Amino acid sequence: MLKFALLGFLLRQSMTGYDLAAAIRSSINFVWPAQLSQIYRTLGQLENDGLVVSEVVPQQGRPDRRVYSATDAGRQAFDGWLGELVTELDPVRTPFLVRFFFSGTRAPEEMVTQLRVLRDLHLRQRDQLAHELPGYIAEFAAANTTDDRDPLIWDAVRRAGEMHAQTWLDWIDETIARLEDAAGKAQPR
Amino acid sequence: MLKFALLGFLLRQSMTGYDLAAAIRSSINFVWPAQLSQIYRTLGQLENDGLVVSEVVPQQGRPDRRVYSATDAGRQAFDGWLGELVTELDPVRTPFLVRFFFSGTRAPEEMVTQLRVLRDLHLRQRDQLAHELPGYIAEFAAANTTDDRDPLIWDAVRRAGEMHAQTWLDWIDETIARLEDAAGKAQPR
DNA sequence: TACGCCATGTAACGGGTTACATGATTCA
DNA sequence: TGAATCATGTAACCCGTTACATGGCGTA
Repeated sequence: MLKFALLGFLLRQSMTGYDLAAAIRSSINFVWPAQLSQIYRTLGQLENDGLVVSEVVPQQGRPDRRVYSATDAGRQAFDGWLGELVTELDPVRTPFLVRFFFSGTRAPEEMVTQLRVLRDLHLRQRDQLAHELPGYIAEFAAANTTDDRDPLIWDAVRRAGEMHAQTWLDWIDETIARLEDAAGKAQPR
Repeated sequence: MLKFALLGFLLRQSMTGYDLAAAIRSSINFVWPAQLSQIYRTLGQLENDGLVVSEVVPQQGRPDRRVYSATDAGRQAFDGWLGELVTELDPVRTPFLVRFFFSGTRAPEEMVTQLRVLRDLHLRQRDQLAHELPGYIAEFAAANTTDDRDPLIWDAVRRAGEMHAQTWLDWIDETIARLEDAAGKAQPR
């Protein structure tokens, strides 16, 4: 997966592994984060497969830059991937919900505390996606001379994140209410 | 992660790897699916670590059953895990959104077609979570003599899935509208 | 003086996925 | 007759995570 993301960025603009990490951070980080170590390794694989080539650009006072560019083969691989119609849902692994599923033996107050902590995190996430990410995206769009439709699409991706964060907030509120309601009925007054 | 889920099931009732696969399918499958091969391997690890023990129960006409039970050490490990307060959001990797992010070069109709296919899948998913899963959960609850709070909790987990599926539907509708709106403005009439 | 940025990687580990292998019973 | 169910596993692979290693420059 990361392979195609890197290819996608490199097709717009040649850059280093370090730059790619920054590009990811200011765009798809919330749907596909990546460590530098993995980026470097994946670039090595792409180069082995002939989908990218690299050129070392000497620098003084700091490490030389290794600038990667996508090849024709890289563009073909990327276009092939983009062209695939997705006909199955990817399983969404949600560790917290597994944990929650087994929490029946825990004190209800403990569960509510946990939910409030998560609420904070999702709230921050939602606000970041709603207020900070648009700025990053605008910068990114300005830096990458882009297609007309890109800003719309990037904003749609951002919206998906925002909406899901909001859904978590709604779910948490609903769930806390149900837990408190059940606790109230168990020991009335 | 699977390790703890297996432990969680085994603490309620001893069973085989095959049974565990069925238990997962009728409960947390949509947040944490697992292949049989992985279940067997993980059970092996758990047994190595002394968190479960197994006993072979001979059968005729079919393979012997290897029934696993959680040990005291298993219960302690599980309780320790359950007791941890989660203070960070797990990154949610969404391959489709990565793909979508890079789709600016694709024909808008192609994107809309893709979104409609996904809409169908999420709709089916939502309906399963809203209508079929409650039945499975009820069966599962009946089979496992349970704590009072379990049904509420299990239903909350189910609700999370349902709400997120609904959010996908909303996002897709919104996104199709925006794409069509943009296409309409690009070539008016 | 200390921290963050720039810039490169390697190595080991963990855990989820896919493929392979076997075989009787039951039900449509 | 053929597909689904019961029931066990092994082996290889892929890829994301974590830890380790290095080091100058600019800024607070």
